[in-house]
Amino acid sequence: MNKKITIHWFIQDLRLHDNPSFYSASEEGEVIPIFILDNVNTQKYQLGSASKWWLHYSLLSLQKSLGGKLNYFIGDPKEILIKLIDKYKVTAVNWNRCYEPWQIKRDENLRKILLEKGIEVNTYNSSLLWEPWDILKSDGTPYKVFTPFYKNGCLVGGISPRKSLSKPKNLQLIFQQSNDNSVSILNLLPKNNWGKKLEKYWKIGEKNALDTLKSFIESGIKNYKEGRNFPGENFVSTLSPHIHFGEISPNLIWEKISSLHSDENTNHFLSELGWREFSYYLLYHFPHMPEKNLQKKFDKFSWQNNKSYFEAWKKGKTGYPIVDAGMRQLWETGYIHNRVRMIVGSFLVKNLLLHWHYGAEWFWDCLVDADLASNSFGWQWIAGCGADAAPYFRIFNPIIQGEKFDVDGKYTKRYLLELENLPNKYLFCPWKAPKAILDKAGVILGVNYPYPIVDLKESRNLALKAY
DNA sequence: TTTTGAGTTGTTCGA
DNA sequence: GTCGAACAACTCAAA
Repeated sequence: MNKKITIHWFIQDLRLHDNPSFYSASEEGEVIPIFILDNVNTQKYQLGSASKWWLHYSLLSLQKSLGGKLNYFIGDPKEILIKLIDKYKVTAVNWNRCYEPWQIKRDENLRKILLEKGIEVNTYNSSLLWEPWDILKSDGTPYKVFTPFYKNGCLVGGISPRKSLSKPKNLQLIFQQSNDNSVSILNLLPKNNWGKKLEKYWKIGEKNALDTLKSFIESGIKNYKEGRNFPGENFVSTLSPHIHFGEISPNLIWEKISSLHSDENTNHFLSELGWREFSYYLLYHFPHMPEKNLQKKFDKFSWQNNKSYFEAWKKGKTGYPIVDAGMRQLWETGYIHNRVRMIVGSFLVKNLLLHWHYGAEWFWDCLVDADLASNSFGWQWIAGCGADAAPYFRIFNPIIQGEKFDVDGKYTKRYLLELENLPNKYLFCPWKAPKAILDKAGVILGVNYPYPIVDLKESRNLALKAY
């Protein structure tokens, strides 16, 4: 009998453990492990700068776990796969499915072509706990509200999430020797020094993803439900970029958290994984979610689209410290704490009256965890035009939010050094501080920290009226 | 088919 | 200072 040669195509599953496609390929014989940077089918969803940076290091880490035998390609997967199949007499092509609409389309087409060539095609689910097509209401249509989706659809009605797998035991890997077989051909690192800065904040790759989960279980989860609201503290998992690139699977996380003593903290964290599922679920059933308002009546909304407001927002120079701290955290670290994402999002949409697309695009470029499903869902939610969105009158007040969730000012002062010496009483509204206090703190409004670019009350009423 | 209750994360105002 | 109502009306899910 001829031995079996399988291509395992790594896409957003950059790990060896709990990798159903890689596991089964390895069980059956020799494997050609490949990564393809697809710059042909992506259309407008080319990776953002922060994502590319992360991907570069994640690939290096994966390459190391594979003993240096990861094969790199750039171009159209169809052509690359066909060349490889012919060259190595490949029997089967395996991959773990991705759920972005453009990937679904590409992969359906690819599967057809490979099957016609007589090649075995095996695809697996390695990134979702529940398949979007399995969870439906009794009338056969998709859910649009989170709670019934999660409770009735997933927890009660759904199939239990797949159990995680170990690393495959015997690896027989085929590596294509050539000069340009290195991650550098993908050209992922930014030309400027922006990437350098990010290095301080992240440890990338499969092992670090597992370590991050471990330390979250040891500390953050114990006060997750309350603590997750405080951006200055470490109660959130920061697993999102690891999950996005598949350095760790939601299944393993689900399994580990479920095995802990069940309480309000573990349940709340599991429901956050449920929210991630819900974003993918909606993206699957409503593939235009990244572009179009899920509620059509918002199409008529009169956005202001003032470019100078957008510039100020991006740079963290709106004059509202909690907003600015968030935007500078994004620039500095490639990440924003979830509570602050809502604050800066609400501010962009409901105080600056900018279209949520602006915010989504900036996040897409800057976030190391940029994810089409979560990002478009999140922005639609905060804008109020999503399936199960915030009511129009839910407009975050950046002063109150700061006072409430950054009580000691630790978070805000970490990113706004110019306000370091301002007493907490005025930290979230420096323009209200008496001159003597500003002087003493070395804050000169309009010089080293901006005046507020919009009036809260006024812009809030403007938004309410527009809604 | 009709009815009923609910819908992640908020703020403001006035008693 | 605290508390409840109002901020609108609609859509969704399930009985």
